[in-house]
Amino acid sequence: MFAGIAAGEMERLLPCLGARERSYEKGEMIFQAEAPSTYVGIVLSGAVDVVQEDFWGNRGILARLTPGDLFGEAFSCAQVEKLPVGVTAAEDVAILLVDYRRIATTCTSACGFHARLIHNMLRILAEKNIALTQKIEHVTRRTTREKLLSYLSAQARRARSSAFTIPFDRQALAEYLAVDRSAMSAELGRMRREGLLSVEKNRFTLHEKARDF
Amino acid sequence: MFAGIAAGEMERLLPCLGARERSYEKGEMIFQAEAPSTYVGIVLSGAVDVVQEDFWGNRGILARLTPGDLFGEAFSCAQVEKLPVGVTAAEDVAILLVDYRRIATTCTSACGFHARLIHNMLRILAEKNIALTQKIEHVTRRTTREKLLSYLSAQARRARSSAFTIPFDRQALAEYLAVDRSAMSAELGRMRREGLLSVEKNRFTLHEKARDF
DNA sequence: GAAAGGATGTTGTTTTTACAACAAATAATC
DNA sequence: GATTATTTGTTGTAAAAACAACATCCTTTC
Repeated sequence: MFAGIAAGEMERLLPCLGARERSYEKGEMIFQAEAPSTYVGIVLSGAVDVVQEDFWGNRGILARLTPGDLFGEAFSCAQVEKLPVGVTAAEDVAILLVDYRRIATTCTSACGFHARLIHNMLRILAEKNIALTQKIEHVTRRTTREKLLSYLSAQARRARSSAFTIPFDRQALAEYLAVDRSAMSAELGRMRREGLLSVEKNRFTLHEKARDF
Repeated sequence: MFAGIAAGEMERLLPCLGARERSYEKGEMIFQAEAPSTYVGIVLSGAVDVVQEDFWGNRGILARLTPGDLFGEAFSCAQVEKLPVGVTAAEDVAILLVDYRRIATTCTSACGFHARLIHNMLRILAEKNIALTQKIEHVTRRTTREKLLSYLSAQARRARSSAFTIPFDRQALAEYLAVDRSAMSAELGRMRREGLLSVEKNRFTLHEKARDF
């Protein structure tokens, strides 16, 4: 978010933004669901959970955020009046809070960083957008095999190579694709046996196959 | 995207942005996958398909866009060098193309709309972000029932009421939740019989239930 | 290098889903 | 208002996934 801004310049920028560093103890509420918020939060240390309750009051954790992660930025940029989610401290945590309105409105003083911040924000949102869209492409496939092929195809494209390593272990990949780990493991085994791919730890190689000609 | 800008002002704005209106015949390629693009496209009439090929060359349609829809904005904002998708004309179509760089860089002339455009873009990306995140929450549930409950809960929250109408017919809802229509229909029937909810066409009412006390 | 812990692969069972074919209800068209 | 589509609900069957329990491999730790 502060990409392209020198560390020395942060001293001037942060007060201009009205940025506040705050600490919360494990279990404390940071953003209350249904409350309004115009803030962007940045996790400095510790971890926070984004939580939501369904209609029947069952609490669910949507995400666990760790240092460097942002939260609230989409709701602030979209000017959502009431937060549909809450944010709580999963552990003792330090947060940097910035009022989005201070980012969006160019300040009167000579602080010239707002344009930069806004472009960083655009980029962050756009990249998240792309990542979310990709995940949806994978996750909406009906079978585990299709999900795997969709994901692995995307990775091969990214790597511009049929051989590539993935940043997940099996458990994390299964969670990402929203499937059962052991079932996924079994499916990978079948695909390997069918000659579709080969696997070695986190390194995958997709094999060309004679198709319907 | 042009929200907050009067129709009369568009005449000055569009040339300043270097906006070009173009027509394509059905089947024509608008954006080529793997090619670079800094453009944002807006569908004026007709329809376009966002398409992608997997590693084995199977072509898939990621989305069909209709008048008013934007495409390419995320890749432009994120400054992606090579498009991972292609865009083709699903029918004869008219498109407005705007170079994102002309939006992002405040122009030298007295045209004062860039700030407005950028904030509109931020909002568009943020709203899309929220919508995508919500969809992922629903779609990553393991069973059809959980997907339905997640989606219906979110709708009830939106409506701030346990009774609400949804903007989908059954087929569209099934596609959105990535499940089989008839299986979903059956599941809705079971849930209705269990007293979880009542349905009348597109109007749903969720029922409070005594839970585990 | 032995022991412990974690990650990964395997298998069998139960549950759930997709699929297909059809019935019923609703909407559209003439 | 009768006929034709379209949408929605139902049922049975085959396929797939989740789940659970365990074996194997790999890494870490002492």
